[in-house]
Amino acid sequence: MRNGYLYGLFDFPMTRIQDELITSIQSALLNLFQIENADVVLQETKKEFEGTFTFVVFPFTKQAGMAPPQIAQKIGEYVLENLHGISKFQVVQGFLNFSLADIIWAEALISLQNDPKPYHLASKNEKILIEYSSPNTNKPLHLGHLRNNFLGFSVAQILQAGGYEVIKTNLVNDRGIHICKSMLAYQKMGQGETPSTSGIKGDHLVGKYYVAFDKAYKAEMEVLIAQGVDPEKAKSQAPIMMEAQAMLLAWEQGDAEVIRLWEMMNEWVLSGFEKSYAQMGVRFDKIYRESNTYLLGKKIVDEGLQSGTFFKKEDQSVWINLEAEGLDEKLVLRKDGTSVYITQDMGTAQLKFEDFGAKKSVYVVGNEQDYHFEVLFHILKKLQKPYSFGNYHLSYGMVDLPSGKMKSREGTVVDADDLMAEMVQTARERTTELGKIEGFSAAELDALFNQLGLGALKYFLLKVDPKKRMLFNPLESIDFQGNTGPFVQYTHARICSMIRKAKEQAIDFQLENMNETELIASEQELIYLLGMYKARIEEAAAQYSPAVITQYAYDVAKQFNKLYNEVSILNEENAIKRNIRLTLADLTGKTIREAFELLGIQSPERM
RNA sequence: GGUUCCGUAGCUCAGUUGGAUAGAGCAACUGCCUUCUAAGCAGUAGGUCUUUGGUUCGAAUCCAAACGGAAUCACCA
Repeated sequence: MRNGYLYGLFDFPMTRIQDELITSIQSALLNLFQIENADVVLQETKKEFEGTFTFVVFPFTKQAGMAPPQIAQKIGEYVLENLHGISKFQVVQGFLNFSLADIIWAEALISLQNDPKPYHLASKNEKILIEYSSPNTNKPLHLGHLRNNFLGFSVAQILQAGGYEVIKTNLVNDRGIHICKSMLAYQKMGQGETPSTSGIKGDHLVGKYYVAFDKAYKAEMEVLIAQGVDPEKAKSQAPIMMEAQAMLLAWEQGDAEVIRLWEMMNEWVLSGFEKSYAQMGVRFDKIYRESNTYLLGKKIVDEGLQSGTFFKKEDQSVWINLEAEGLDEKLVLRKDGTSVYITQDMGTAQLKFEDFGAKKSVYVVGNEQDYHFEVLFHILKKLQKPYSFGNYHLSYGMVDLPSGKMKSREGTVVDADDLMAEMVQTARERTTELGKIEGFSAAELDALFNQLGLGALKYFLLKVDPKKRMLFNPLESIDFQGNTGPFVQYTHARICSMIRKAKEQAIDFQLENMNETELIASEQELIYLLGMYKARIEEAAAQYSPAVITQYAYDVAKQFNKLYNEVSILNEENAIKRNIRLTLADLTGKTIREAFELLGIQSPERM
């Protein structure tokens, strides 16, 4: 049960009444029961009871020396008499429920409408850098990457709305042994095919050879094992693996032919990724490439060696001892002098700081790398880097299939491009079936199907708490009804339609003389929710969680639809009531649009 | 085996400093389109919150143990 504390809006009437209510209850406890400095916390009143704020009196029974309902009754009477904004109270066991006076609701609505900066928190005057996506250039993107990209983009949007200056970065892992694997397989089996000769999107073409390498590698291992070689040794002794390692060394030494192959294949992959990113709707301020940062990483290793933070073993490999931190020894440079994953991360961290000077840095990377980031952050601290204290690993859960984890090498993945295309196609079918698309041009229809399909997909992936692993069943299509993106989009379109009609009828829905107007519960609840917007942004930013926003957007849409079905809005005969409702509808539509903006989801005006 | 995380309705998920009869959506069933978009609304049914102990006026929530699952402990990234 949340405590229901609204904030964010300066002088928001509901925030004020909430504070006043707390003070009044404290005063009641003092005057009636001689309880000093009571820690009074209010909660939202549960839906099935009348009221807005609830005070739980159980904790005070001993001190008050009275049964809970009697305490509640006495406090209720005291507050009712002393606080104008409270219109009534009800006691249910030890729960004291307060209802707010109509004037408070009226003031709250007016305040919402007049807020000059309704959808952003005050600037925190702080830069925060967020790294997400971070693909490997040896295979196409899959469903796991979609979660990463949507999450990273959304968290960036949320932090921005939360008052930070946000820099979005992408670290492309474009070098390393895994890249050499697809290069080598292509060299052996590619027969010169290219994206244009094969008609295969570049990233998919390269991915094909990554899978081919793994297949050949496994075959060779089997042969070795059949010859009696120890399976562990077979892993490193398979000829094709040794060739890949040789290729990596050649790459680091600048071998012209290897570099040329690498550049060509990376180009294929990256142009493929660009198309995928465009379809996802994600953007970056700066793209880093591991091939440009690993040397800086090596330099940092040298520095660390000199300062004694790192040490060298007999075989020339370089390590750090993190046993004092509760971890173990960790390799930072191979014996052959080539860099490992964490080497380049040190370089990238340094480069980012030089480029932007942000003290805070968020890494959106799956929870399978928890240990890696723990190590990295410890290393940066031991190196006494100025950017070593604001690091946060946004560790999100894997997307699992019913059969278990997705594995690129084994081909058990849901491809990102395919899935997005399927979602758009499903949107097309659903929308066509419903037949509400008269007057749309072909281009408008395509845009709509994209917005709906991607909206459904993004919402589906973002509504789950990022930290938790989630399940995707390819056999069950993602819903367009219920707690989904299209449901919220639909509510938005419905509101837009109504506002359009109001304008056509030249209705100017100004709020005047509404002070004595009694609002029904559904209207009050909607005002309450709209007043929570900034609090939710703050919460989502603090938790790095778009799920907070999806839940909020759903609550708002749900509440509006409830109101929509209960009363007439545009057709309400009482002009004051009609204007109140149109104002509410208008604010609801804008709030949904803004909230969805934070999720990277577009809100169509018609659908 | 060590470390970390998780176990809530048939399925997918909410449930933030402990509070009322544990909530949504999907799937099932019942109603509601001569009025503002039915991708909607209202309702029925569905639960030993994995189990057992403990703390407390009160536990899905905190503590301990057991059981079940996942990740990680690479000179892969």
